[in-house]
Amino acid sequence: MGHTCVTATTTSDEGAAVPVTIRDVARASGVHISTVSRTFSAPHLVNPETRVRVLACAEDLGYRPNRAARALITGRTHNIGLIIADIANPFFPPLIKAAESQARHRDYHVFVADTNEDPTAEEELVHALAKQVDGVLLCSPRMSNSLIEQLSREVPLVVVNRQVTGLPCVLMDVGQGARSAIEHLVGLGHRSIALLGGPRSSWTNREMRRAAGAAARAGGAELTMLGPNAPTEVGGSAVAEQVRRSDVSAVLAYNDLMAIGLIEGLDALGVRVPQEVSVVGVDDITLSRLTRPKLTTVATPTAAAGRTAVDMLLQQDIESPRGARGSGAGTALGVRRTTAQVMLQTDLVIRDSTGPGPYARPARPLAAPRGPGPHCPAGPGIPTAATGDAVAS
Amino acid sequence: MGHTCVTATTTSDEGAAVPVTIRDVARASGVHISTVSRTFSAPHLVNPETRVRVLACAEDLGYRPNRAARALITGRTHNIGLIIADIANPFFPPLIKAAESQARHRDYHVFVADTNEDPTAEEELVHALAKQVDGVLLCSPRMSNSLIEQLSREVPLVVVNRQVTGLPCVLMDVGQGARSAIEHLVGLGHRSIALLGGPRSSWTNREMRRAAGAAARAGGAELTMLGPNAPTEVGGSAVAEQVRRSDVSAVLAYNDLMAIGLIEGLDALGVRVPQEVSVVGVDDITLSRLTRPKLTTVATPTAAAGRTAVDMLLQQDIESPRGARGSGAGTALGVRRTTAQVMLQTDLVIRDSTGPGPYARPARPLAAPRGPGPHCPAGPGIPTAATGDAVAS
DNA sequence: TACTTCATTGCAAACCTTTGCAGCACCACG
DNA sequence: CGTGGTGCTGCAAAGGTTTGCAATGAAGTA
Repeated sequence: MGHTCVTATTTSDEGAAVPVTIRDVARASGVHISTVSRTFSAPHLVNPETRVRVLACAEDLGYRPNRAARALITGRTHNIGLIIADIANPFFPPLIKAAESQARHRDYHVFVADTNEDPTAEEELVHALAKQVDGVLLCSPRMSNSLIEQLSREVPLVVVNRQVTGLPCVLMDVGQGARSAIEHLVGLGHRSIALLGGPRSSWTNREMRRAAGAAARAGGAELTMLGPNAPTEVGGSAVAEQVRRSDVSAVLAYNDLMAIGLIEGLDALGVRVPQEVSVVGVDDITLSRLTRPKLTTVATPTAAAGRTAVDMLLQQDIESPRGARGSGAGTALGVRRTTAQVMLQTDLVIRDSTGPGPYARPARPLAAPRGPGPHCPAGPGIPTAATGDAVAS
Repeated sequence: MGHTCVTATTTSDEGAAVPVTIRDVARASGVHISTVSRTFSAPHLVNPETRVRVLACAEDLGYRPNRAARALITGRTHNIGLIIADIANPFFPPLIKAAESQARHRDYHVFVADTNEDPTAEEELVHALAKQVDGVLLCSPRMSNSLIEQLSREVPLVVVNRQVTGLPCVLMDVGQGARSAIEHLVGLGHRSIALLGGPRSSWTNREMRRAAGAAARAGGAELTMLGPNAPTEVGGSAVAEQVRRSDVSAVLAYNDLMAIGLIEGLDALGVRVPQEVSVVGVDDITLSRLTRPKLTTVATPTAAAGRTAVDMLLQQDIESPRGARGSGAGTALGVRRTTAQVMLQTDLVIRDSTGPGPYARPARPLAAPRGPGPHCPAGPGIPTAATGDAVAS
């Protein structure tokens, strides 16, 4: 595999891992194991003096409760699963980071799994993880809604970037975003605009089409549909030629990667952005600030989505102690769970890839306005720290 | 939090999760639970007829072995932990993706945790994860070597991007990369070169300084040390002014983010890249192909590092069954583990951010050579699919 | 004083699986 | 027929923890 082995020694490891259990602590502090257990899981039930003694011993011995054993009996693992279509896709890392952070604040650990965009892998992963987690975040899933519903009976689910009735969902308001983008372009004097679509099965994609269409009609502009294409740089550059031949003066792309690819492609054809064609992306991935021209884009609150999704999952979990105790009564009778669907705001971030169109009024002559522009209706321009979608459902 | 709640319904969930255990399968197939267990964990010990019957029942009931319970007795969790300095740093996602993929191929699940660059968090995380995993990958750790050694007695560790004697390490040959870069620049006619350093405590940083210094001496060029700076875009643009005032005609940056930041900064000062100053990065993050000019950079095999690290961890694990059975004998006597240190090759990828320097021979007049150039000694230019470091140790 | 209440602690079952050991049936061999 | 082996299966302990119940003792109440 093209690597060089520098060193290879064989040593006997001396400090073997000595797993210290609740029993050791009990012995050391002269109480029964149940008292030790209670010291950690129900401190108010043990005498303060005993408690400090036990805690001291535990500290001394470096005791840490064994979560697996605890899970076995409580039915709660204090783990959650994150199922991601493609970790390398720049849209997801900020989401993962935020979700993991939020989970850990609440004393949960996070499994992360990459499906490589494969719906079968998604299903398999949910099954495999089910027993090991208290819930799963499905991020931009590729499988069918009905399968998702079915799986949700096996383990609590929260879905990100997909609307599934009856299940808690976290959605980003790309409809609003698309509307803002179109209004921004119309305001700049563009009357013939193209929408470069992403994956057909994507909820985001459908929302964008709907909203962009309506906004174009309202603004008296014509909207051409391009694609659907792969939500990647390549998928963007692929339509450059088509855009050049057409009479559109502005393009709204499904995501930033496609927008950047398109700009590259246009550049190769000698078409200048934004002078000849304006381009708007969606996601505001880090990248979009570093390309030239800097990309005008609809920022999606990815980090907030991760946090919110974890919150929803945990809140749902708290109510229903999974993994029924043997005690029989009271377990499956009328468990109620609150399923909310949350829509997060998006924000248009105006940078350098959009400029005046053929019908621009001569009032503001050349330079595109900087910062959250007048066409951003989502509040007084609260800049979301978000990043990029890409392939999202 | 700036979100709108669209729907919120309360439903009673009907298909409550019915955890099916080994006992259910046993009952259904008319055998003892131990036979069911063996059907899964030691198939050769059970009668083929029984086996198919059991498997059929298991399939029917949707049985999945409970890994937590299994872990409790075998001492092997079939989980590994990935401790990452910053998931959002573009260097890491490809590494995570590769590691997760490799792990899952071997039937391991992966915990991912983000330390936010905090050494204390790293330590805490190792402790917290220790009981739940069979081993931990420490990626570009921030803590001291001695602490790492100490922690390695609690749980098997593999370290990425850091050299710790006695522990398995996966390193990238940035020394070789820096040498190639300097040789490339010297070959282009640069005689005064700057090295823009990253974090002082970084192993990568030290290696680069050492190798770049030697290569410059050998090539008759002068090497100026800049930094150390934060390994980010900002850290790069911060030295633009300094570079402009100096007489260096080329800069090798600690990583791509810094290189891109520097190019931005120079551009703002009216200094053109590569016409007036050449810039080389390290990592080959996706981004570096999309900026303009496209970045010449030393590609680090991030994905390979992830795979290799997982392999090393698992190989090490196989030998030593952690979590000693009560049986007493034979557990801690002379367990041997092989600790190898692997160095992965890097490749210089020549793009558009480097060009002829003041001492260029008129032979090849203007255009920088494309593709893996003649100065890349690392084999016949196998292009590594790698990406970006950033902040890496 | 007798009875209740309360705080604290111990006991033991339970969670789900693995695994050493023993039992059984069967066959072959002597 | 006896002996040994082999192939398969059952039994029960073990792993670390939680938790309902009971036991203890002390304090409070009538």
